[in-house]
Amino acid sequence: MDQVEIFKALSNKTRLQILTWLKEPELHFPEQPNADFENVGVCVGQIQIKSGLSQSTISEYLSILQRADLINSTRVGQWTYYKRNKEGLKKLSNIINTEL
Amino acid sequence: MDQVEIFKALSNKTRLQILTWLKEPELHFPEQPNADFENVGVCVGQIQIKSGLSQSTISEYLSILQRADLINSTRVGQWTYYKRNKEGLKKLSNIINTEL
DNA sequence: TTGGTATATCGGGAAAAGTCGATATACATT
DNA sequence: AATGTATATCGACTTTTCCCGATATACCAA
Repeated sequence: MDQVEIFKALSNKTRLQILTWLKEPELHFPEQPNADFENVGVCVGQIQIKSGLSQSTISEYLSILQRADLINSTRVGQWTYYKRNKEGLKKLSNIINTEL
Repeated sequence: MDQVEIFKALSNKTRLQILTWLKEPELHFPEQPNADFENVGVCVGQIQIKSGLSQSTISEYLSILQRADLINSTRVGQWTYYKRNKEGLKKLSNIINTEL
């Protein structure tokens, strides 16, 4: 993954917020039936509601974050759950500490 | 400084390169008469030559990086020297480690 | 298999960023 | 004062990003 693409993914207010929400889902989202925040994350619909932006926009934003390895997804039935990608975030912090 | 603006500053190939160049100036720029890399950094002209982009573009890019607190400048005579801002970079790595 | 719900993809209009050449400003030298 | 050099700012054009509504796809339930 290109470094520029990682920073592009982060250079949008809503996408940054999504990442902060996903860091502590229980603080930002209602309980989910049949899906554990820790295991699978938060479903698109909840993120969309919280963001106030359209469904299509949020779906795209999530895939931008995923392409940047900042989050990853799990499909369960008709739902897609997204959660933080710890490794990707660690890698990013490493880039900043060692290359910039 | 807004977090989004920091990431925007970094979401451009040339600006990222400038930061990596400024991390080890002696590896990327010729010796400068009357100006120490460690003290003041590298002058705009040298950065511009190395980048291959126009003078006006590089001047703007440097001010974008400066507004994001990623570099800072020192004027000496007719030259402006830019160098890395260690504190700003540390703060950024901190944001990633604690907020995202 | 029909209809309902969740998410993804597509097409487009508006706003922002990338990048340039021209010009302005600041400083140094004669 | 006049000229030369380094950098900053301006105006314009092109490309990219933002964000939407409409549509497609995937899955589920009756």
